[in-house]
Amino acid sequence: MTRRKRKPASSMAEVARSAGVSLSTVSRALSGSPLISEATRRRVRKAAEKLDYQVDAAGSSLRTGLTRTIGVVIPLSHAANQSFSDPFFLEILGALADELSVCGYNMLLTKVTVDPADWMETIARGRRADGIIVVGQSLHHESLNRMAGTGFPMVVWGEQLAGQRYVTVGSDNEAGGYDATAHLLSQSCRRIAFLGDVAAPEVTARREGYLRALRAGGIARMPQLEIAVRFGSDTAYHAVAALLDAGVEFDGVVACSDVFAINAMRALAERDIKVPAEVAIVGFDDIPFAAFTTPPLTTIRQNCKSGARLLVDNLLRLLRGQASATMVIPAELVVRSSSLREHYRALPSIRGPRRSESDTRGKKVRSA
Amino acid sequence: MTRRKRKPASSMAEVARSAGVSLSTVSRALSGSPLISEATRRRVRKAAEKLDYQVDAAGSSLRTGLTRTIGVVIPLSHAANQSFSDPFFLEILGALADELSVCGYNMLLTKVTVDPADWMETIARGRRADGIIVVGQSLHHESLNRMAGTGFPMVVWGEQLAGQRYVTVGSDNEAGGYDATAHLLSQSCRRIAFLGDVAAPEVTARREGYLRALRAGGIARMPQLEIAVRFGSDTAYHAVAALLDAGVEFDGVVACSDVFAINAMRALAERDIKVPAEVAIVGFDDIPFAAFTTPPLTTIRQNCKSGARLLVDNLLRLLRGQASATMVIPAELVVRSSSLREHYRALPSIRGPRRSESDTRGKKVRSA
DNA sequence: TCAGGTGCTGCAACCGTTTGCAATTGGCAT
DNA sequence: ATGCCAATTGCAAACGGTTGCAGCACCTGA
Repeated sequence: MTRRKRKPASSMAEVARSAGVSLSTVSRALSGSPLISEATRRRVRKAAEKLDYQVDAAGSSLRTGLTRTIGVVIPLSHAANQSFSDPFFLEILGALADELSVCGYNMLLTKVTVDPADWMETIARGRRADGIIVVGQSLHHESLNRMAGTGFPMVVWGEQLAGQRYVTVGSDNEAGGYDATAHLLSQSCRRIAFLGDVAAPEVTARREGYLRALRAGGIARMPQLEIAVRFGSDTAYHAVAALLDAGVEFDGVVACSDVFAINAMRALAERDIKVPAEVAIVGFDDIPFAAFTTPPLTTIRQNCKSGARLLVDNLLRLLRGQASATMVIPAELVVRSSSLREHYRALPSIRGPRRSESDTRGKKVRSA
Repeated sequence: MTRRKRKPASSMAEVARSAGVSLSTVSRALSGSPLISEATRRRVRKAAEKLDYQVDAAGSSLRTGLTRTIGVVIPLSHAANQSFSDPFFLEILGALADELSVCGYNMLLTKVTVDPADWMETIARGRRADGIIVVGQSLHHESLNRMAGTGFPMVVWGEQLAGQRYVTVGSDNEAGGYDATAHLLSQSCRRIAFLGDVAAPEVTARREGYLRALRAGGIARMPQLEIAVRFGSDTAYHAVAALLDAGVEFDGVVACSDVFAINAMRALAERDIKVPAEVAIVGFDDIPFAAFTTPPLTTIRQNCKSGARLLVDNLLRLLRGQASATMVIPAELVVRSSSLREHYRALPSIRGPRRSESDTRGKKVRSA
């Protein structure tokens, strides 16, 4: 045993030695380079497997400048970790996790309460991820725009905004708001409340749709029925309770999230106000639980699965230097019992028939 | 301009030049080494800031062998992404995210459907993370044990098991199961169903508690009331429905997750069986929604916040080479309306009084 | 004036991969 | 036998920080 060769530091060297080839050959063989003959590649693969070898992320990253990791940011408006508790986040997160892992990427998750730009700077400049997906613009449109200026690959789940310099993927919130409202109008609701804080762009769009539907129905806007409710807190409950206690009348509610809708139903139930007989309700998101409330919740379904796919597709396209484009996903009205007033109108003083289970499964009314 | 100096490749070099010091000084200044004088450190900091400099993760990682990243794995039993949809995951995930970010760590999130060991091997050998937190043993106890043998820092959220070679942090599931059952017994339930698949260790422990309480109450075990229900699916609904349709009698339910409990309540409601009058129910987890079901759900609260803190503490301790220890967190019975039968027993044929809002806030009965 | 500290700073050798380029091999036509 | 080409393989230089060790300046006490 000569002294000239020093103990191989890297474990890739061990693989090389074990396979009787050079470092470069191992690297190429494992990364699937066409320069390597099949026989050699097999030999290297076997050796690597035998030694439980995995390419070191840091070394590879350093050399290639790529991390095979995508940063996912969940910006929370103000209400600290509250907003994180909306089940809708979990759904989109799960969908993103699936999609990224299919594409061979890791997911670096962060929730940020303050300005997400700081964190993104860190990720970007520190080269911790190859790109970033932001889940929800929240109140940070300006920051995002600035961030986009740096050229770091970034895609945002949210509403399309005038003058945005970043790519978004999101539901058709305006149409969703319209459909929800139009549906309530068709159930002969005439005083429809709107729950959601328009500081969030998604909510603004939903209210646009709500207002358009009102106009189409020839109904005047009633500002006292448009209530700013923050995501994540249970302010929706208190807002509706306050409305009721103040004696403000309304016969329908468009809620900007199923969580709001459920809170509203609670406030109503506590006052023995019947849903949908006296107040009809439509939520937003179609969280898994929506089908199981009493009564089952009519809602606007957001398609997380395809949302996640489009987000990832767009981001990977950016990574490859290809063009990517803002996309709007149709949102779909799912009619359950919480909004169906026909029976109740006919016999206002009598409880409607018990809805059968099939109601909980929902009905696709719009799929554009 | 001489040719001798080549353009500095690394951006740390730019900072060095701008601050008029050497690379090493910049590195030390930024990493807070005590070798650097305050004056120099300030100068370097300023230069770094001016240039928007962030230390490159790959370079640093390569040299130090540390990533400042923790892998978080969510193993899903079988039902693919279903299980991910349990709100409880979201809570513990959020708590972990907070805790890790406080400690200056990034979080690499993955959900795995098959054997988590493969993924962990990749993370560990590829040095993508300094340690791993596994959320829920699910059915992978053996894999985890094997993984623990490699010495890679790992901590698991779950039940303490005989012969485990890894550190766990988890709720006192046995006590939780006991408290839930004892509570129902105190409400004079005598035929109490148990919903949960004992393939998961947490569930096994809860059933132990359930059985112990039955014994303590002098009640014989009724196997036909112990039903294997998988996390995440809505099999709880179908299981309870099947039970009812088969005419099996029961007057109480201990559900191993609030989601199960809610599904059970749905099956009961559809058959006009009153909760808690005819069947009293206790859930597990205390997800945010539990307070808002109709009736509000009595449940065993798991303390995510301190769970997350302990998980992270233990893992960081392992990283520092210090000892860490398996810990059990007390779980706490939160009594709401779904289990309170006193009034109903007194007047079995009359609907009980409407519960006031204060009920939804819950009551801490046990806090060990 | 000088030896011996002390307190900062810089040099240069790594860390584990990737990859441009050169070198080697074997095959084939001349 | 020789030259040439294609197919593989190996050499060595990055990639961007970190850190042991040496060096330098300055100060103190003798």
